[in-house]
Amino acid sequence: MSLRDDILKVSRILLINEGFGKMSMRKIAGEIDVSATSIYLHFKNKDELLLALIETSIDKLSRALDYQLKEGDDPVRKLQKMADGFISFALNSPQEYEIIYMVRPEEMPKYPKEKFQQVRKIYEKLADIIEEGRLKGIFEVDNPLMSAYTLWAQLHGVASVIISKRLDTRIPIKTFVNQAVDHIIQGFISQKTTV
Amino acid sequence: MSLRDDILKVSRILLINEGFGKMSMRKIAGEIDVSATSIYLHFKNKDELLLALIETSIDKLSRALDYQLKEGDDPVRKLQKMADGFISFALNSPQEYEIIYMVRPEEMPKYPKEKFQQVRKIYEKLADIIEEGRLKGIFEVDNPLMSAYTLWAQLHGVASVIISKRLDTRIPIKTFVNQAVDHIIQGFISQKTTV
Amino acid sequence: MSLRDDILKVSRILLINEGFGKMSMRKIAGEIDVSATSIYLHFKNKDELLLALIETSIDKLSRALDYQLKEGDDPVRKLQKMADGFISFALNSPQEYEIIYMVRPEEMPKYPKEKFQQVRKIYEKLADIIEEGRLKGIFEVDNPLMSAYTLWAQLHGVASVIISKRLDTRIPIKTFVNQAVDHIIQGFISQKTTV
Amino acid sequence: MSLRDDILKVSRILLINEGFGKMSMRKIAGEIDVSATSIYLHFKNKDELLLALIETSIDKLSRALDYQLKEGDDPVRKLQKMADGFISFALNSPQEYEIIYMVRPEEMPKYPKEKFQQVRKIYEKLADIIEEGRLKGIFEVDNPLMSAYTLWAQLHGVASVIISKRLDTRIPIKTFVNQAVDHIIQGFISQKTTV
DNA sequence: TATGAATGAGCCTTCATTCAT
DNA sequence: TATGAATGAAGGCTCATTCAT
Repeated sequence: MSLRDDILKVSRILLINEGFGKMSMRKIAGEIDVSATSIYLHFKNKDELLLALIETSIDKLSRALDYQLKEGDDPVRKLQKMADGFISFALNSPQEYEIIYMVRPEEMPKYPKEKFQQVRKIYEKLADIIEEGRLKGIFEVDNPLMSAYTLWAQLHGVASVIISKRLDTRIPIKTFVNQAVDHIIQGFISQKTTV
Repeated sequence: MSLRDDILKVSRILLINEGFGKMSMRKIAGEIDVSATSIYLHFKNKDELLLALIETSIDKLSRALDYQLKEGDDPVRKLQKMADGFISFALNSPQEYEIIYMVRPEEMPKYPKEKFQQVRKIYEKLADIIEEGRLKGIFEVDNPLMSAYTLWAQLHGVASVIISKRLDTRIPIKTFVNQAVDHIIQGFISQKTTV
Repeated sequence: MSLRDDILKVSRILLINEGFGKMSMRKIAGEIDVSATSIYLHFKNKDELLLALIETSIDKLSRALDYQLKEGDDPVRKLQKMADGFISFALNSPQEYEIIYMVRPEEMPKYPKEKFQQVRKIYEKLADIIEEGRLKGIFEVDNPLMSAYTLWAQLHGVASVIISKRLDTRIPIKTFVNQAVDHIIQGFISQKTTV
Repeated sequence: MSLRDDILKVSRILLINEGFGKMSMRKIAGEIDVSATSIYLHFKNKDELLLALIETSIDKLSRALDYQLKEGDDPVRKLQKMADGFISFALNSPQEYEIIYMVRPEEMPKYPKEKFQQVRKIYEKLADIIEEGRLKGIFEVDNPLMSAYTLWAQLHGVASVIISKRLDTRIPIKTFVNQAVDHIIQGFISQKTTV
């Protein structure tokens, strides 16, 4: 593995464990037993390192979701797969997930918007699926984009609660996730369809 | 206003804008045009200041929700009021809201768990309402506590998305919130009831 | 007991336990549950407090030694009593003893020399006794003042070793002191006398 | 000279002149005209710097005393040489000497006991010499180890008095030392031998 | 006699970054 | 590609002291 990858790996862990403020170049360097100066050979400065971390994570999430989609599936199935993929990614790669939502767009005027638009594309893909279902009379929604955001907001809530360990310990995570996702998706399905 | 209140006010803003790591005693002091030392007359150290911030915020949220509940209301109404109160608090006092969910219980072994349990009580209150509705056959749920968490997770997702300004600017916040909350609560209502 | 005395008592302990640098007005005040400001009503500043501590200790030592001397005693007896008194004071009031020798005359140009001369008087009293013995042919010394300093230096060494806890734990303090003091005094006695 | 050595040199002076509490990294740095941060490139922190100072001093003393001992010498000569070496070290390197006896073992739980044991070895070497003389009937002592401590305590007293500048200015240091050391060593020699 | 509020100076330490090698 | 040395800025915190009450 290249030093660059080592740096990314270690800094990802530090970023999540200690926050951006405490993710120090020194600590990163120390962890991989390399001089702090060496990091600057691979990243212009701390901000660029953070950006690289975010990029990597966003790419991973995008790929994970793309992987879920299959042409043949009906909209409900597609939505379920997207939701599952989303939650799975969040729970399996909490670090990557958190990095994506750690820094706010508003705080990053220095960073290229482009990457954040990549995230935005996810919502648009959701919106497309919802629109497809709406046209087929399966989903009962007014505004597909808004619905996409609603869907995603709810999923994000579920993921956050688990990742940040705020879920009551008496509740089994798997059951919780299954029920919540069902719940959330069901909310979009036309009553006429279900009854 | 007392200096103590000034400190709380300013530090709250800094905490949200820059995170705990970058919320510095000096910056706080500078903002109020007071010597940094003066802060220590009101808070033993930075951790205690953070704790005070969290406490204040949690108290506010608790009171805001208590204020919503009326004995006579039916469970659905109660749930709606709770949801509205929750979202309103989050949107009207975004700083307070974020502080509550900024620090994770796991990261705060030094702080009294007591306050975090005050938050937990909110979920339990939700669970009580859901259980009440379940007994009356209005809500169709298996596990009221889990449902309470599901409900809260979804609301939290909605609030987070807005506060962190990730909502597409084309979507009007009010409509988004209304639709989402309706959606979320509707999900709990028994089909037999609605149809 | 007056507040002034409380301050002296507490600061004496702090001074010895933590050194002058860490003997803080705040800690002193805190220990007696008084505002730090109150100390300034009794002592102009930290230096004056230190001076008062030194004065008190020097007075105590002077009095302790004066108390030992009796007119009728022969020079050897007198010397023994002085030595015993000195060591006893050091071991029974290690704090007072250490304070006396903690600050060096050279470092205290701000403080009145007068008090340090009070210490000097002790050596002169020793010298007088030695001179008395020399005239009686009991002590075999050239320069009584130098001998007084030699005597005192040795006693100081013995006291220091014990107070600073550098004595090997296998050695019983009492035996050590007795042997050492005997040794030291014997060194002054004329061989003609002893054989 | 390396920066590390400069730091040690300057900090040694500050340590003696102002005590550990007031020996500040900033002052040290300022004295050598270097940024305070630079010190941390050579010493992990203030404590480690102190430890290095102590180590250096103890090593120097150990070496100075080892250098004095010659196999052929008789016990009295050995003791004289040790005493001379000890006093010489104290007077020629007062800073090093003071550092050794400035910090008490009890106050340094964080530091390796090992170095303090190196000092203890000095006493044991003294005890060996005394035991050797006792077996040869030259020294009249009961407990060699205790006698070693007695001897050392007295020497330490003599050295301290001079270093701390408490010796009456009318007394010439050289004469004082010679007389005192003679005195101290004579105290151990068996009367049968001397008369 | 006593205090609470306030402060400037100073402390140890960590950090991101640069530069010469 | 890698590093050791260096630094200015900043951070949390403690201290002696003053002042108005």
